[in-house]
Amino acid sequence: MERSLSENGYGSYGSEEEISITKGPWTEQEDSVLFNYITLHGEGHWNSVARYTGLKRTGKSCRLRWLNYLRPNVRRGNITLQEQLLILDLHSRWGNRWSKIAEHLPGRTDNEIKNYWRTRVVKQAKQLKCDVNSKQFRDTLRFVWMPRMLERIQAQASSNHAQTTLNDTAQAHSEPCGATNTGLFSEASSAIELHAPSFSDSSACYNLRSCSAEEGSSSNLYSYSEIPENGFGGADLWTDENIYFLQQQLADDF
DNA sequence: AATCCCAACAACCGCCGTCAC
DNA sequence: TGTGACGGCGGTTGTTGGGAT
Repeated sequence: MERSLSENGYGSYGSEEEISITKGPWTEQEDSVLFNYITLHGEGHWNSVARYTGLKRTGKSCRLRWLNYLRPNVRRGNITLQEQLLILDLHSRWGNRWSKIAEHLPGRTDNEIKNYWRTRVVKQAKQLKCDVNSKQFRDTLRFVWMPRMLERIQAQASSNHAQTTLNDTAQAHSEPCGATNTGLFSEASSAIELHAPSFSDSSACYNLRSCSAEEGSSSNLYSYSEIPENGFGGADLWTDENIYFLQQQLADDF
C-alpha cells in the first residue's frame, strides 16, 4: 500500500516534491533494513533513518516499528497475571499515562499496555455497565478486587514455590531485598517477588514486595517469566468467577 | 465449507513539548 | 520572540486470525 503525501510531523523529507510513502504492515525486508541500520547507527534521528535507508516510511513509522517490535528485549506474548495487576495498579494512580506505566513493565511497550487496557479492562467495565474511569469502579478495583486477586495469586505461588523448593533445594529462597511498600507496588520495580501472603484488611496493603534489579541477585527473585501461571484461571484476571465477584462488589457499593 | 463476528494487535494520526536557529 | 523540525504520547482505526454459527 503506497500513498503520496506531504507528511507533517517528522515525515518531512526536506524537499518540496511529494514522496511516495508506504503504509500498512511492515515486510521482513523492511524490518531487516531498519534493524541493521539502527544496530549500526543507534536510535534517534528517525527522519534520517527513513532517508538514508531508502525505506519509504515516515520517521514516525520507523520509530514506532523499532520501539514496538524490533527493539531487543521487547517482551511479546501473554501479559502475566502479575503484569495485569501492576497495570491496574499503576493505571489507578496515573490514568492513561501509558508510557509511564510501560516504564515499570520491562519489555512491554506503551502500545501493548494500551491495547490490553482497551480490549480487556474497558470491555469488562462496559459489561458491568460501569464507567471505567469512575471513582466507584477504580476504588472497587483497587481496594477490593485487586487485593483479592493478589491474595489468590500469592496463595497459588506459595504452594508452587513450596513444591519447587522440595524438588530443588538449590533454589532455596533467601531473604528478600527492599522494603515492603505501603502502596500496591514499588515505583521502581523491575522485578516482582511474591511472598507468603499477609493480606490483612481492606486497606489495600498488598504486601507484594518489589526489588529493583540492582538491589539484589536476580537469582533470588521470581522474574516475570518465572512466576507460575498455572492454577487460578490461567493467565487472565478476567475469568467469569472473578468478574462475578467484581460485579457483586460494585453492586454492594450502592 | 462458508460466512460472520469479535478480540487482539499493529500501525497511523493528530497534538503537544522541546530545541535550534 | 517566532518558526519549523523533530520526538514522543495518547487516541483511534485497520487488519488479521480464530471461534461460533
